[in-house]
Amino acid sequence: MPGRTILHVDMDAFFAAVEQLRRPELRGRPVVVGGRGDPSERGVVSTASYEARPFGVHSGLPLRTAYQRCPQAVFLPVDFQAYREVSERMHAILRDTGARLQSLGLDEAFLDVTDLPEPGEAIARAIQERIASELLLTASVGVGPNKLVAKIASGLNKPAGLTVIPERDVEARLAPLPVTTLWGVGPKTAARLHQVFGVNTVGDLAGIPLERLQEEYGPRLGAYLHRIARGIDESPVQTEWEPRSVSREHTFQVDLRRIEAMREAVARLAGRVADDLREQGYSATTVTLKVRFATFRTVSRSCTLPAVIDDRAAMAEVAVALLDKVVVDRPVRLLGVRASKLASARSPAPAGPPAATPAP
DNA sequence: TCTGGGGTCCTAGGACCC
DNA sequence: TCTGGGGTCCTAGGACCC
Ligand SMILES: [Mg+2]
Repeated sequence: MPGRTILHVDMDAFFAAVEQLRRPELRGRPVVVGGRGDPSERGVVSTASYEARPFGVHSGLPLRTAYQRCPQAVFLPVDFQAYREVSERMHAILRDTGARLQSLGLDEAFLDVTDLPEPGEAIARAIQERIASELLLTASVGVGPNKLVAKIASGLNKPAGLTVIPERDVEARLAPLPVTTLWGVGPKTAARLHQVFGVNTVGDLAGIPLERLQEEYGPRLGAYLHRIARGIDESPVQTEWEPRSVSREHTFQVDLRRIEAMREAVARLAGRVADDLREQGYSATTVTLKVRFATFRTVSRSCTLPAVIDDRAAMAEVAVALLDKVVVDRPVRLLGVRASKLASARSPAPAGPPAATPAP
């Protein structure tokens, strides 16, 4: 795949920005979107507006902590319906470019603009101008030779930034960044890289031989780390995506202690999973139950059925049976139900067993 | 005052197969 | 019959992403 040009478009503080757009009195004030909008409840911050961030409020922070750090902020519930509508208008602007598009959640997308006549930077600027004038919102855009670099670039100058990293600059631009900047390197991997190799930056990581990384992380992750440290990413911008699983989970405001209450909750979640499955045109053969105890230890039990299911009663029966396999001797804070091994109603052939390998 | 909800992919061991 | 090598499927857990 030689000489691609990829854009990564990322809306700035998206949920909070949409709220400030539709409620002008919130503009210029710290806004925290998360959970049900009540900072005394269990929940985390989905998005903090830029006015809230200097107080140390950011995505993933418990709402109660956010309230302590910034009690003057306006706390709002997540309103996916509203964000989805704006998201669709943003995607329409991106599709207008004629580029192949891969969306990543509601507010991010990759575009492969390799075959368009305009340079990537000009396309990026035009997208930002349309988002500003038509949506009254700002987006940051990164331009690079692949998705990995484009995504890193979009994060370098936020908000409303435009960052271009041409192929020849990739090594120098990535080298000083912390390894957690890389897609797929989170806190655990970063801590291990630091402990084992003394690695902190992408440049440090690029200095570790492939063999050493594979010894430590296995053949796949080792090779992956070796590649991304060099800004190498061949993955295509992929428009279509078949879902692998459908799930529903819920954290209770007060931990559950009665087994009968847990069974009722599991049946309810299973019913919603079945509804979602049918609505999306799928059925499933594997059901997984997730139980998180008050201690935060999480266990799961799953079972693969002899035939597909997509109805509420069957899903509930299987999920409740899985709950009865878990030793529930402590309070439970979360229950979840997931359906996987999906078969599409439209293209009924599920991924069957591949052709038998020839005998040795 | 702890730690959401929707997902994806990987690992690892045992069962089973060629 | 044994050993080895390559698969797949299943389950449980974990890391990571937005
Ligand atoms: Mg964003």
